[in-house]
Amino acid sequence: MKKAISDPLGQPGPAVVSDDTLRGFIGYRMKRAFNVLQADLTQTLKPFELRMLTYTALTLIVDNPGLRQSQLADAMDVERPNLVIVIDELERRDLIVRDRVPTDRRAYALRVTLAGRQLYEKAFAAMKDHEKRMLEGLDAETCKTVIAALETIQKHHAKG
Amino acid sequence: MKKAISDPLGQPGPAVVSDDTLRGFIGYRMKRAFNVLQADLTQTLKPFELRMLTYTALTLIVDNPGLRQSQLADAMDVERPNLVIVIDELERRDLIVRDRVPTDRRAYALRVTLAGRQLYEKAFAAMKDHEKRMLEGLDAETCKTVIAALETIQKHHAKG
DNA sequence: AGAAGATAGTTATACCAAGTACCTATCTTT
DNA sequence: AAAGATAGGTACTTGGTATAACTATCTTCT
Repeated sequence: MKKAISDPLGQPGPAVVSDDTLRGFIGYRMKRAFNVLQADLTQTLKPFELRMLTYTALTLIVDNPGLRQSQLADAMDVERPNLVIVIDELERRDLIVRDRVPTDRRAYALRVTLAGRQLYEKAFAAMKDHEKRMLEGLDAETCKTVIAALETIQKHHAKG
Repeated sequence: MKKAISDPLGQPGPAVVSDDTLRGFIGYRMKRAFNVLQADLTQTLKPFELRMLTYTALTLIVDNPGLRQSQLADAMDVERPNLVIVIDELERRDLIVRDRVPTDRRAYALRVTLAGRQLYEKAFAAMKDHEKRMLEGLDAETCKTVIAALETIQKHHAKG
Protein backbone atom coordinates (compact mmCIF):
# COMPACT_ATOMS: atom_id res chain seq x y z
CA MET A 1 0.00 0.00 0.00
CA LYS A 2 0.95 3.61 -0.59
CA LYS A 3 3.13 5.40 1.94
CA ALA A 4 1.13 8.09 3.72
CA ILE A 5 3.77 10.76 3.20
CA SER A 6 1.17 13.49 3.48
CA ASP A 7 -0.24 12.04 6.70
CA PRO A 8 -0.46 15.07 9.00
CA LEU A 9 0.63 12.93 11.94
CA GLY A 10 3.68 11.76 10.03
CA GLN A 11 4.79 15.37 10.31
CA PRO A 12 7.98 16.75 8.92
CA GLY A 13 9.43 17.08 5.49
CA PRO A 14 7.73 18.01 2.23
CA ALA A 15 4.40 16.28 1.68
CA VAL A 16 5.64 14.96 -1.63
CA VAL A 17 9.19 14.89 -2.92
CA SER A 18 9.65 16.55 -6.28
CA ASP A 19 12.20 15.20 -8.74
CA ASP A 20 11.20 17.53 -11.55
CA THR A 21 14.70 18.89 -12.02
CA LEU A 22 16.24 15.46 -12.28
CA ARG A 23 13.53 14.30 -14.64
CA GLY A 24 14.89 16.87 -17.05
CA PHE A 25 17.91 14.61 -17.49
CA ILE A 26 17.79 11.61 -19.78
CA GLY A 27 20.42 9.92 -17.63
CA TYR A 28 18.15 10.00 -14.61
CA ARG A 29 15.39 8.33 -16.59
CA MET A 30 17.75 5.78 -18.05
CA LYS A 31 19.22 4.87 -14.71
CA ARG A 32 15.85 4.33 -13.11
CA ALA A 33 14.50 2.32 -16.02
CA PHE A 34 17.68 0.28 -16.22
CA ASN A 35 17.55 -0.44 -12.51
CA VAL A 36 14.15 -2.07 -12.71
CA LEU A 37 15.15 -3.88 -15.87
CA GLN A 38 18.29 -5.21 -14.25
CA ALA A 39 16.37 -6.34 -11.18
CA ASP A 40 14.05 -8.37 -13.38
CA LEU A 41 16.94 -9.67 -15.44
CA THR A 42 18.81 -10.78 -12.34
CA GLN A 43 15.78 -12.77 -11.23
CA THR A 44 15.39 -14.14 -14.75
CA LEU A 45 18.91 -15.51 -14.85
CA LYS A 46 19.09 -16.66 -11.23
CA PRO A 47 17.65 -20.15 -11.92
CA PHE A 48 20.57 -20.72 -14.30
CA GLU A 49 23.10 -19.23 -11.92
CA LEU A 50 24.01 -16.68 -14.56
CA ARG A 51 24.48 -12.95 -14.20
CA MET A 52 24.23 -10.33 -16.90
CA LEU A 53 27.96 -10.54 -17.56
CA THR A 54 28.15 -14.32 -17.68
CA TYR A 55 25.07 -14.53 -19.86
CA THR A 56 26.48 -11.95 -22.22
CA ALA A 57 29.80 -13.75 -22.47
CA LEU A 58 28.11 -17.11 -22.98
CA THR A 59 25.95 -15.71 -25.77
CA LEU A 60 28.90 -14.16 -27.58
CA ILE A 61 30.86 -17.41 -27.33
CA VAL A 62 27.91 -19.39 -28.68
CA ASP A 63 27.54 -16.96 -31.58
CA ASN A 64 31.26 -16.57 -32.26
CA PRO A 65 32.90 -19.91 -31.64
CA GLY A 66 36.66 -19.74 -31.30
CA LEU A 67 36.86 -16.07 -30.47
CA ARG A 68 39.72 -14.97 -28.24
CA GLN A 69 39.38 -13.44 -24.82
CA SER A 70 40.59 -10.09 -25.98
CA GLN A 71 38.02 -10.07 -28.75
CA LEU A 72 35.36 -10.92 -26.22
CA ALA A 73 36.54 -8.19 -23.89
CA ASP A 74 36.39 -5.69 -26.74
CA ALA A 75 32.92 -6.84 -27.74
CA MET A 76 31.67 -6.61 -24.17
CA ASP A 77 33.36 -3.31 -23.45
CA VAL A 78 34.99 -4.64 -20.32
CA GLU A 79 38.65 -4.54 -19.35
CA ARG A 80 40.58 -7.71 -19.94
CA PRO A 81 41.26 -8.34 -16.25
CA ASN A 82 37.56 -8.21 -15.45
CA LEU A 83 36.75 -10.69 -18.15
CA VAL A 84 39.12 -13.27 -16.72
CA ILE A 85 36.96 -14.06 -13.71
CA VAL A 86 33.88 -14.28 -15.92
CA ILE A 87 35.59 -16.79 -18.19
CA ASP A 88 37.02 -18.61 -15.19
CA GLU A 89 33.53 -19.06 -13.83
CA LEU A 90 32.07 -20.32 -17.11
CA GLU A 91 34.99 -22.70 -17.55
CA ARG A 92 34.81 -24.00 -13.98
CA ARG A 93 31.18 -24.86 -14.57
CA ASP A 94 32.17 -26.68 -17.80
CA LEU A 95 29.98 -24.41 -19.89
CA ILE A 96 32.86 -23.33 -22.08
CA VAL A 97 36.42 -24.43 -22.78
CA ARG A 98 39.62 -22.50 -23.34
CA ASP A 99 41.19 -24.14 -26.37
CA ARG A 100 44.81 -23.36 -27.04
CA VAL A 101 45.38 -21.73 -30.40
CA PRO A 102 48.19 -23.70 -32.09
CA THR A 103 49.39 -20.76 -34.14
CA ASP A 104 49.51 -18.38 -31.18
CA ARG A 105 50.33 -19.95 -27.89
CA ARG A 106 49.44 -16.82 -25.98
CA ALA A 107 45.80 -16.93 -27.05
CA TYR A 108 42.80 -19.03 -26.14
CA ALA A 109 39.95 -19.89 -28.48
CA LEU A 110 36.73 -19.89 -26.49
CA ARG A 111 34.10 -22.48 -27.30
CA VAL A 112 30.85 -23.53 -25.73
CA THR A 113 30.45 -27.10 -24.47
CA LEU A 114 27.34 -29.20 -24.95
CA ALA A 115 26.26 -28.42 -21.40
CA GLY A 116 26.95 -24.77 -22.03
CA ARG A 117 24.82 -24.73 -25.13
CA GLN A 118 21.97 -26.48 -23.35
CA LEU A 119 22.07 -24.02 -20.48
CA TYR A 120 22.29 -21.20 -22.96
CA GLU A 121 19.15 -22.32 -24.80
CA LYS A 122 17.14 -22.42 -21.61
CA ALA A 123 18.44 -19.08 -20.43
CA PHE A 124 17.71 -17.58 -23.83
CA ALA A 125 14.08 -18.65 -23.63
CA ALA A 126 13.79 -17.10 -20.19
CA MET A 127 15.42 -13.94 -21.46
CA LYS A 128 12.88 -13.71 -24.25
CA ASP A 129 10.11 -13.79 -21.64
CA HIS A 130 11.96 -11.16 -19.66
CA GLU A 131 12.21 -9.00 -22.75
CA LYS A 132 8.49 -9.33 -23.38
CA ARG A 133 7.77 -8.31 -19.79
CA MET A 134 10.01 -5.28 -20.07
CA LEU A 135 8.42 -4.01 -23.27
CA GLU A 136 4.86 -4.50 -22.09
CA GLY A 137 2.87 -1.39 -22.90
CA LEU A 138 5.16 -0.25 -25.70
CA ASP A 139 4.16 -0.68 -29.31
CA ALA A 140 6.57 -1.91 -31.94
CA GLU A 141 7.06 1.52 -33.44
CA THR A 142 8.06 2.99 -30.08
CA CYS A 143 10.47 0.13 -29.46
CA LYS A 144 12.19 0.76 -32.76
CA THR A 145 12.52 4.45 -31.98
CA VAL A 146 13.93 3.76 -28.53
CA ILE A 147 16.41 1.20 -29.81
CA ALA A 148 17.61 3.53 -32.54
CA ALA A 149 17.98 6.37 -30.05
CA LEU A 150 19.96 4.23 -27.60
CA GLU A 151 22.23 3.19 -30.43
CA THR A 152 22.72 6.80 -31.45
CA ILE A 153 23.66 7.78 -27.93
CA GLN A 154 26.04 4.87 -27.61
CA LYS A 155 27.72 5.10 -30.97
CA HIS A 156 28.03 8.85 -30.92
CA HIS A 157 30.21 8.78 -27.86
CA ALA A 158 31.81 5.38 -28.16
CA LYS A 159 35.41 5.40 -27.07
CA GLY A 160 37.60 5.42 -30.11
CA MET B 1 43.12 3.57 -35.19
CA LYS B 2 41.04 0.51 -35.97
CA LYS B 3 42.17 -2.89 -34.67
CA ALA B 4 43.22 -5.09 -37.56
CA ILE B 5 41.13 -8.02 -36.37
CA SER B 6 40.91 -9.42 -39.86
CA ASP B 7 44.67 -9.12 -40.42
CA PRO B 8 45.67 -12.53 -41.79
CA LEU B 9 48.84 -12.43 -39.71
CA GLY B 10 46.85 -11.70 -36.55
CA GLN B 11 45.35 -15.10 -37.16
CA PRO B 12 42.78 -16.73 -34.97
CA GLY B 13 39.24 -15.99 -33.95
CA PRO B 14 36.36 -14.73 -36.03
CA ALA B 15 37.21 -11.81 -38.28
CA VAL B 16 34.43 -9.79 -36.71
CA VAL B 17 32.53 -10.52 -33.52
CA SER B 18 28.77 -10.60 -33.95
CA ASP B 19 26.51 -9.41 -31.17
CA ASP B 20 23.31 -9.75 -33.18
CA THR B 21 21.63 -11.99 -30.63
CA LEU B 22 22.32 -9.62 -27.77
CA ARG B 23 21.20 -6.67 -29.80
CA GLY B 24 17.78 -8.25 -29.77
CA PHE B 25 17.56 -7.33 -26.10
CA ILE B 26 16.61 -3.86 -25.01
CA GLY B 27 18.63 -4.35 -21.82
CA TYR B 28 21.81 -4.82 -23.83
CA ARG B 29 21.20 -1.58 -25.69
CA MET B 30 20.34 0.28 -22.54
CA LYS B 31 23.38 -0.93 -20.70
CA ARG B 32 25.72 0.11 -23.46
CA ALA B 33 24.09 3.48 -23.96
CA PHE B 34 24.01 4.08 -20.24
CA ASN B 35 27.66 3.15 -19.92
CA VAL B 36 28.76 5.86 -22.33
CA LEU B 37 26.38 8.32 -20.76
CA GLN B 38 27.70 7.58 -17.31
CA ALA B 39 31.28 7.92 -18.47
CA ASP B 40 30.53 11.40 -19.79
CA LEU B 41 28.54 12.25 -16.67
CA THR B 42 31.37 11.16 -14.41
CA GLN B 43 33.73 13.47 -16.26
CA THR B 44 31.16 16.23 -16.16
CA LEU B 45 30.85 16.08 -12.38
CA LYS B 46 34.50 15.41 -11.61
CA PRO B 47 35.48 19.11 -11.42
CA PHE B 48 32.93 19.49 -8.63
CA GLU B 49 33.98 16.29 -6.91
CA LEU B 50 30.47 14.99 -7.28
CA ARG B 51 29.28 11.58 -8.44
CA MET B 52 25.92 10.70 -9.91
CA LEU B 53 24.61 9.74 -6.48
CA THR B 54 25.88 12.82 -4.67
CA TYR B 55 24.65 15.10 -7.44
CA THR B 56 21.23 13.46 -7.37
CA ALA B 57 20.99 13.80 -3.60
CA LEU B 58 22.13 17.42 -3.69
CA THR B 59 19.56 18.27 -6.34
CA LEU B 60 16.71 16.69 -4.41
CA ILE B 61 17.74 18.50 -1.24
CA VAL B 62 17.88 21.82 -3.10
CA ASP B 63 14.45 21.20 -4.60
CA ASN B 64 12.90 19.80 -1.43
CA PRO B 65 14.36 21.66 1.52
CA GLY B 66 13.78 19.96 4.84
CA LEU B 67 13.14 16.51 3.48
CA ARG B 68 14.11 13.59 5.65
CA GLN B 69 16.69 10.98 4.81
CA SER B 70 14.11 8.27 4.42
CA GLN B 71 12.16 10.42 1.98
CA LEU B 72 15.34 11.02 0.04
CA ALA B 73 16.16 7.33 0.02
CA ASP B 74 12.68 6.57 -1.30
CA ALA B 75 12.95 9.24 -3.96
CA MET B 76 16.36 7.98 -5.07
CA ASP B 77 15.39 4.34 -4.96
CA VAL B 78 18.35 3.46 -2.80
CA GLU B 79 18.37 1.58 0.49
CA ARG B 80 18.61 3.72 3.59
CA PRO B 81 21.98 2.37 4.65
CA ASN B 82 23.51 3.28 1.31
CA LEU B 83 22.23 6.80 1.51
CA VAL B 84 23.98 7.43 4.81
CA ILE B 85 27.44 7.60 3.32
CA VAL B 86 26.21 9.88 0.56
CA ILE B 87 24.73 12.29 3.09
CA ASP B 88 27.83 11.95 5.27
CA GLU B 89 29.96 13.05 2.36
CA LEU B 90 27.80 16.04 1.47
CA GLU B 91 27.66 17.09 5.12
CA ARG B 92 31.40 16.65 5.63
CA ARG B 93 31.96 19.01 2.72
CA ASP B 94 29.54 21.50 4.27
CA LEU B 95 27.28 21.37 1.24
CA ILE B 96 24.27 20.36 3.31
CA VAL B 97 23.29 20.22 6.96
CA ARG B 98 21.38 17.68 8.99
CA ASP B 99 18.92 19.75 10.99
CA ARG B 100 17.25 18.07 13.91
CA VAL B 101 13.47 17.97 13.58
CA PRO B 102 12.06 19.26 16.88
CA THR B 103 8.84 17.28 16.60
CA ASP B 104 10.58 14.00 15.81
CA ARG B 105 13.95 13.58 17.37
CA ARG B 106 14.68 10.50 15.30
CA ALA B 107 14.60 12.38 12.03
CA TYR B 108 16.86 14.83 10.26
CA ALA B 109 15.68 17.62 7.97
CA LEU B 110 18.16 17.99 5.15
CA ARG B 111 18.97 21.45 3.86
CA VAL B 112 21.48 22.83 1.43
CA THR B 113 24.03 25.37 2.65
CA LEU B 114 25.07 28.47 0.75
CA ALA B 115 28.21 26.71 -0.42
CA GLY B 116 26.10 23.73 -1.40
CA ARG B 117 23.76 25.83 -3.45
CA GLN B 118 26.63 27.58 -5.19
CA LEU B 119 28.27 24.29 -6.08
CA TYR B 120 24.92 22.95 -7.17
CA GLU B 121 24.35 25.82 -9.59
CA LYS B 122 27.69 25.31 -11.25
CA ALA B 123 27.22 21.56 -11.47
CA PHE B 124 23.74 22.05 -12.90
CA ALA B 125 25.08 24.20 -15.71
CA ALA B 126 27.67 21.56 -16.51
CA MET B 127 24.99 18.90 -16.44
CA LYS B 128 22.93 20.83 -18.94
CA ASP B 129 25.88 20.82 -21.31
CA HIS B 130 26.31 17.12 -20.69
CA GLU B 131 22.65 16.56 -21.47
CA LYS B 132 22.97 18.47 -24.71
CA ARG B 133 26.00 16.37 -25.68
CA MET B 134 24.15 13.16 -24.96
CA LEU B 135 21.11 14.05 -27.03
CA GLU B 136 23.08 15.28 -30.01
CA GLY B 137 21.59 13.77 -33.12
CA LEU B 138 18.17 13.16 -31.64
CA ASP B 139 15.26 15.41 -32.49
CA ALA B 140 12.82 16.64 -29.87
CA GLU B 141 10.10 14.23 -30.92
CA THR B 142 12.40 11.25 -30.53
CA CYS B 143 13.51 12.47 -27.11
CA LYS B 144 9.94 12.68 -25.93
CA THR B 145 9.22 9.18 -27.16
CA VAL B 146 12.32 7.77 -25.50
CA ILE B 147 11.60 9.51 -22.21
CA ALA B 148 8.02 8.29 -22.19
CA ALA B 149 9.16 4.75 -22.97
CA LEU B 150 11.76 4.76 -20.20
CA GLU B 151 9.13 5.99 -17.79
CA THR B 152 6.76 3.24 -18.89
CA ILE B 153 9.40 0.59 -18.33
CA GLN B 154 10.28 2.00 -14.95
CA LYS B 155 6.79 2.60 -13.62
CA HIS B 156 5.40 -0.63 -14.92
CA HIS B 157 7.78 -2.68 -12.85
CA ALA B 158 8.42 -0.31 -9.97
CA LYS B 159 8.68 -2.16 -6.71
CA GLY B 160 5.39 -1.75 -4.87
C1' DA C 1 0.40 4.75 32.24
C1' DG C 2 2.90 0.93 30.35
C1' DA C 3 3.91 -2.66 26.97
C1' DA C 4 4.25 -3.85 22.02
C1' DG C 5 5.20 -2.62 17.73
C1' DA C 6 6.67 0.62 14.13
C1' DT C 7 9.98 4.00 12.26
C1' DA C 8 14.55 7.06 11.54
C1' DG C 9 18.99 6.71 11.21
C1' DT C 10 23.04 3.95 11.64
C1' DT C 11 26.70 0.14 11.66
C1' DA C 12 28.66 -3.81 9.75
C1' DT C 13 29.10 -6.77 6.11
C1' DA C 14 28.86 -8.91 1.54
C1' DC C 15 28.66 -9.12 -3.47
C1' DC C 16 29.30 -7.51 -7.98
C1' DA C 17 30.96 -4.32 -11.48
C1' DA C 18 34.63 -1.67 -13.14
C1' DG C 19 39.30 0.20 -13.38
C1' DT C 20 44.59 0.45 -12.85
C1' DA C 21 49.23 -1.20 -12.31
C1' DC C 22 52.00 -4.60 -13.25
C1' DC C 23 53.67 -9.39 -14.48
C1' DT C 24 54.79 -13.50 -17.64
C1' DA C 25 54.84 -15.73 -21.90
C1' DT C 26 54.77 -15.32 -26.49
C1' DC C 27 54.83 -13.07 -30.95
C1' DT C 28 56.54 -9.42 -34.24
C1' DT C 29 59.79 -6.31 -36.09
C1' DT C 30 64.05 -4.79 -37.13
C1' DA D 1 69.37 -11.25 -31.12
C1' DA D 2 67.19 -7.09 -29.11
C1' DA D 3 63.11 -4.09 -28.65
C1' DG D 4 58.58 -3.56 -28.60
C1' DA D 5 53.82 -5.22 -28.90
C1' DT D 6 50.19 -8.44 -27.58
C1' DA D 7 47.44 -12.30 -24.84
C1' DG D 8 46.25 -13.52 -20.72
C1' DG D 9 46.63 -13.16 -15.81
C1' DT D 10 47.29 -11.43 -10.66
C1' DA D 11 46.61 -8.12 -7.24
C1' DC D 12 44.47 -4.27 -5.67
C1' DT D 13 41.15 -0.32 -5.35
C1' DT D 14 36.82 2.04 -5.78
C1' DG D 15 31.85 2.45 -6.16
C1' DG D 16 27.00 0.83 -6.19
C1' DT D 17 23.72 -2.22 -4.22
C1' DA D 18 21.74 -5.34 -0.77
C1' DT D 19 20.67 -7.44 3.92
C1' DA D 20 20.73 -8.06 8.93
C1' DA D 21 20.69 -6.07 13.01
C1' DC D 22 21.28 -2.26 16.42
C1' DT D 23 19.83 2.24 19.08
C1' DA D 24 16.73 5.86 19.79
C1' DT D 25 12.68 7.48 19.39
C1' DC D 26 7.67 7.57 18.26
C1' DT D 27 2.94 5.42 17.99
C1' DT D 28 -0.67 2.45 19.35
C1' DC D 29 -3.34 -0.29 22.10
C1' DT D 30 -4.99 -1.82 26.17
